[in-house]
Amino acid sequence: MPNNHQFSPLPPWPRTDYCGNLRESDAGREVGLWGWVAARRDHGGLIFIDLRDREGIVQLVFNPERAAAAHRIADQARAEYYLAVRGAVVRRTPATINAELPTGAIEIVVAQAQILNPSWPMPLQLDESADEQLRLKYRYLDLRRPAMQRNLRTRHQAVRGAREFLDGQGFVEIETPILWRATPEGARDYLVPSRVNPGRFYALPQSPQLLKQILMVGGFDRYYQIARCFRDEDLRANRQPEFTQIDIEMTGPRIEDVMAIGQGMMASMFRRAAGIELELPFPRLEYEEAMERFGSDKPDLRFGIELRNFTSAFAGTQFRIFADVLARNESIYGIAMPPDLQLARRELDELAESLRSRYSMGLAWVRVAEPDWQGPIARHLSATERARVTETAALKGGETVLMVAGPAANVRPVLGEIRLNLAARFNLRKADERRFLWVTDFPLFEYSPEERRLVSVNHPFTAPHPEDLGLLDSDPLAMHALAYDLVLNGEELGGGSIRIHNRELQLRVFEKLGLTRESATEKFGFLLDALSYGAPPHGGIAFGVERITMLLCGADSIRDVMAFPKTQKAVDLMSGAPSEVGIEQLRELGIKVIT
RNA sequence: GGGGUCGUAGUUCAGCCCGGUUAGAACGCCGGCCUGUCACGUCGGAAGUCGUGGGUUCAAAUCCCAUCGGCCCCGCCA
Repeated sequence: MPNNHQFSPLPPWPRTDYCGNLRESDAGREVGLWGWVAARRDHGGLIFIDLRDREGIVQLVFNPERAAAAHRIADQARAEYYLAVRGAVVRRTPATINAELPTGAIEIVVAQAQILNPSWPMPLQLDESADEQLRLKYRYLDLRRPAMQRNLRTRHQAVRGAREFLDGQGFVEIETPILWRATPEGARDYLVPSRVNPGRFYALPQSPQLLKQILMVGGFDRYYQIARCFRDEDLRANRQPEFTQIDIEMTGPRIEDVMAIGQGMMASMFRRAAGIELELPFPRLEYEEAMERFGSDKPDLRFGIELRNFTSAFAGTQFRIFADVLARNESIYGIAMPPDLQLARRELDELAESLRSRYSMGLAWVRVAEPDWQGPIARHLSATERARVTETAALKGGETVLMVAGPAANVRPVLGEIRLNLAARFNLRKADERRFLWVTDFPLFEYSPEERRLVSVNHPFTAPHPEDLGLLDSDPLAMHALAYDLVLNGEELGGGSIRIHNRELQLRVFEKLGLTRESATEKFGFLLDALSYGAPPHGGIAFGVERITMLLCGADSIRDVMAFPKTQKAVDLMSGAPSEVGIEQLRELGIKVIT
């Protein structure tokens, strides 16, 4: 490979413009450009090079008769060589205009050129077809792709929109420690050994939750942070072990005040990053209604096919299976698929089989046909029951009604999942539609069969609804939380709550979660103490930057909105992290590897 | 922890079901020709531990087992 370029740390002439910004109005100007060779077309005489930088591509023309030295450089140039060129912006003749390119009406007639750095042959193609393993290994090359450039800049604009809005509302950006302490509850912690305190560990924060509460006690009144969070859990298409939240806390808000900030900020982000004006305020739905109608606490409102509660329709039924269910005081829910969205018999059988194997649940279905209903359970349904089902689901004829029976808490999410699968199957979700939604009034606690105790639905610092305070000892599972999630198209974008600011109440909630006063004081003493010195009422919310950016970019993977993501096994393929470390490093930390 | 899927020249892929030529194509790379292309064209060339290990077989990219890695999902993610 010819490589006669001279290494020089300094550029030979200044860059006056970015390639992608040049337009017809620049014709006649002398410009200096630096960029990568995106394509090279060698005609033996003339050579064309598409030069790419962060703003886009422009065509360079090298004419051996007009600039022989520059032409020799172009002759040597290959894909992804980094070039500096100097030349004139020239209007193309009408026949040679390229309407596909923003810069296609002009080209650069190069007078001088220099190879600032050659490139080894590319280990991957810079397009969507590249294998993701290679993209991650050679991330610095992948990042040159226009799509990645665009995504990360969209992210930048979104965060900028958030900062602008919050600054305008009097919020103060404050950084909190990355080296923090391990806390019980929640996700697995990433631990960092302390050299000066052998045997002790910091934890990386899962979120700055307690720190931001304490900042309210510290008098900052309105805080925000673009905060890196760490959770040592398995990865997914939209989950990485480290991710970024826009973390917000304020003194004395009602739920509505936090929502106003949250949706105002969201509007600012969409305006900045996508030029989209959101319609405010976002609608609200209580948790219970979301579960009842959509089988989900983050419903996708872009399509209907809502759940129906058929429990009372089958009161007194002779149909054995349903009668048994009702005898156990359980429920029967279903969804009615309209005539134009019909599953084949085989698909219904597959769905039934998948429910059986995954949830040990049966699927009953009937086709609402004339003259008679069809399907395995049709003959078990009395005329009264058919009439009630028809009324409950507002049937008009031709529907297929899918029914699942069991405890409502199990049945509704399963139907919610079926609802989503049907939407995917029939392509009911419009990609360009945005349905924001606040979900409120979550339960405060739920029962964890694995741990055989109550756990917080949100987190242990969430304030109970004031009307439910009396239930703390008698019926904690019936309590509601002053918590809220922001949902867009079935995705949770953020969530928050009004916090407990009273030491005694916080202790009583800890106790409900199985933490003794002693152990709560040991693990959360700093919080309890902070609450004991005139802590103001406070509350807040946090938003997932990557999830919002994914929606803004139409990205299917969180890795496409992060500069240096990790694989599903939490490995950075570029650097090889996590790596083994030397024995001396471990000894200094008092750590012995036992695996 | 579990289920699914993919892994073949530098790259993107075909071949694998149904075992049997020298494992093909395109892009890229190297060399030649070409003064208006824009994924330029054209002629020629080099380039492969078929992810790895084991097994079955006269014979394995192809069948079987194990293992490693990428991706998707369940569990997990207050």
